[in-house]
Amino acid sequence: MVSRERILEAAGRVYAKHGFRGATTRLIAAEAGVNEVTLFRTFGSKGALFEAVLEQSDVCSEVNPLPDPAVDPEEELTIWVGEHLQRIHDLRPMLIQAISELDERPEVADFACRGRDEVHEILTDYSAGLQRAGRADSAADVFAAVTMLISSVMGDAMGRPMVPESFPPIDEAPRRYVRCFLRSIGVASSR
Amino acid sequence: MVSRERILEAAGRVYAKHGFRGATTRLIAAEAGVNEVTLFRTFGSKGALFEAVLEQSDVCSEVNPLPDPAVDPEEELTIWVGEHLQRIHDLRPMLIQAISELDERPEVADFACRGRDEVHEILTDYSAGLQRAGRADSAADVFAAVTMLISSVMGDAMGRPMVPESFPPIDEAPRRYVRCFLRSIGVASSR
DNA sequence: ACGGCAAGCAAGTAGGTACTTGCATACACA
DNA sequence: TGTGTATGCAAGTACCTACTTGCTTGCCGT
Repeated sequence: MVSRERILEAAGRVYAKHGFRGATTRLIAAEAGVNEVTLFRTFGSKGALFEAVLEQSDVCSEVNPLPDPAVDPEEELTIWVGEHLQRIHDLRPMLIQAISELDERPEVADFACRGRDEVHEILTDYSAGLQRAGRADSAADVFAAVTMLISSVMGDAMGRPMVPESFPPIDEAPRRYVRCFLRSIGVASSR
Repeated sequence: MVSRERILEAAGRVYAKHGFRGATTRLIAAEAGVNEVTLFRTFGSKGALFEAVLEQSDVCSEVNPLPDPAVDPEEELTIWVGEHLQRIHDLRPMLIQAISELDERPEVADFACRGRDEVHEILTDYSAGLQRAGRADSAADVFAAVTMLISSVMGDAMGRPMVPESFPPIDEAPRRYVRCFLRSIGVASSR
C-alpha cells in the first residue's frame, strides 16, 4: 500500500505545477512511477484524488503562537514572521493554483483562505497586549497594520520568485517588515 | 472587422475565469457570439489569440504619477493608493491566471510583473522627497515600507474577494494603509 | 504448496480539443 | 451587375483525457 502515498505526493507536485486541468492522470502516474490504472483503482477518480491531496495538505498549516506577554517584540515578531514567510513560501505553488481555480472548483476555497483568520487574530492579540502594556500607541490602527503585515508576508512569498529586486534580501526581510510594522503602531525601536 | 475586437474581449473574459487550458476556443467563440471558425481565420491559433489578448491588456496598465513636490502626503497618497487598488482589482482575475501559469507559459511573465518596478520607483521617489524636506524620518527604511504598502494593495485586491473580513472596509482601506505607511516612515499625521 | 491481493500491461470507450476543409450567404464597392 | 471579402454552417481529422476491462505477474501469509 505504498502506492497510495507516492500517488498523493506526486499529485501534489503535479497539481502545484500545472493546476487541476493540467495535472493529467497520465502525468501523475508517471511522476509517481506507478501505472495509471493503479491510480484509478486506489482513488476511484481524478476528483477524489485531489480531494485527498487537499485534505492531507491540511495538516501542515498549523500556525505558531506568539509569547504572551510580549517580552522583546522586535525579536519575537521577527522569528514568527520568518517562520510564517517560510510556510507560505512552501505552500505558494499550490496556493496559487487553488486561488486561480476558485471560480471553477469552489471546494478549494477553505484550503486557500485557511489560516488567514487565525494569523490575523494572533497578531492582533499580541499587538493589543503591547497597547495594554503602554508599549504601543493606544490610538494606533492595529487592524490595518496587522493586515498590512500579513499582506506583506503573502506578497513577499508570492512575488519574490517573480521580481526579487522588489523585496529586501530574504535574510533581512522579516526584521525589516517587523520594524516598519512596529513603528506604524508606535512601538519604539529597542536598539 | 468588428469580430476581431469582440473575440479579443471575450477571450480576455474567458481566460480570466478559466485560465488558458480552460478557455476553449468553443467557449470563447460562444461568448463572442461568433463562429468558432472565424476565431481561427482571424488569429490563426489559440496561442496567437492569447498573445494578442495580453498585448492589448498592456495599455491599461499606465500608472498615475504623484505630485512633486509633495504637499499633503496623506491626501495625495490616499487618492493614489485608491486608484492603484482599483486598477489591480480590475486586473485581478487575469493576473491570477497569468501567475498560476508562469511555469507552463513563461511568456506571460512580463505581463504579470509589469508595472511593479515603476510603482515602486514612484513611491520611493515621493518618500525620498519627504525625507529631503525633513518631513519624514531620514533614518526610516523607505524601501521596506514601500514594499509593504505595495504588497498591501496587492493583498487587498487579491484577498478581499475571498476573505473580506480580513480587510478594512473598502472605502476606508486606502487612507488607513497610507496612515500606517506614513507612520512607519516617520511622517506625523496632519490632522 | 496454495489462495488472495496489489500491481502491471494492453487495449478499448466515449467524449472533448485544436484546427481544417468545402460550401453557402450576404454585404460592399467598382 | 459582377467580384471580392467577411462570416456562418456542417463535417471531418488527429490527438488527448478520464476511465474501464480482462488478463497476467509477483509477493505474502498460512
